[in-house]
Amino acid sequence: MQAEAALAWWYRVLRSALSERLPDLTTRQLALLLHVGLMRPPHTVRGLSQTLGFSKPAVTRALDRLVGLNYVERQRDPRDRRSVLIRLTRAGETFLAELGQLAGDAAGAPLAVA
Amino acid sequence: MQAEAALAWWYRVLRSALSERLPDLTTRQLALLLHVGLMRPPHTVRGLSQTLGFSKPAVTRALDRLVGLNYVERQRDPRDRRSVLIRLTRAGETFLAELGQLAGDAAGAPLAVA
DNA sequence: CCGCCACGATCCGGCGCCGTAACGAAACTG
DNA sequence: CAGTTTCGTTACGGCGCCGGATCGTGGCGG
Repeated sequence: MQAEAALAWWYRVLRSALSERLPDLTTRQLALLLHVGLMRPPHTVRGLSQTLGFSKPAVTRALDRLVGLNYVERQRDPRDRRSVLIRLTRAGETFLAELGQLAGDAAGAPLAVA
Repeated sequence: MQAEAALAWWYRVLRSALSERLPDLTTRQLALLLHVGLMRPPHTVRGLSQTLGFSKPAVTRALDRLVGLNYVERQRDPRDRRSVLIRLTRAGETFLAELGQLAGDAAGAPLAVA
């Protein structure tokens, strides 16, 4: 994809996200949710912290938010009860599907020059 | 573009943006910068506020940030000295070009399954 | 058993963004 | 010319996120 087309796409996605009344997630929250949704499990707080490159408290707080939205759930690892496994919920899948739809649509739409 | 491919693309872009040590802009700041960079001038505070759908003070603050980064500059409108015209600087163009490069690259890259 | 380490959550002070309201300056209106 | 409207900015109180330090819990080794 060309750089300018990519920017235009990004612009349209942001505009959609801002207007669509989707719960507005921070960059980190969204990255976290996408990671959990797209990457193969298992996902732990520590792993997410290392992979995504932000602190454990930040991960915990982002999870608090996503759990509050019911997009994600925590589950104690039965193997090692110190760890917490993070999984996408049905509602989380639905949300990501909507987001994907929105993003996919933005790819085709023309860039309405104001 | 397929919904899932779009999500994967988005994920990669966010990961790049988080790691690349680009100055981290909020969603609104980025949307504002992209708007100024991609849409035809003139751009005023009022117009940006209406088009992007957030309050004038929020626009002023986002501009403060972008001006501080030297991506954008303010200029009094000689026609109507109440208005302020917003323009992209050279540095802003450069930044957007880098961002576009990063985003364009993310389109082709495979989704490295952790 | 007991000390040590790993894990995730919580506490803390700080900072940045938020929207409403109020402001000065400039332009319009009669 | 006052009076009103339209600019953008600033003042204000509130809220959410930040990372470092600390905590309780659970696993592990001697």
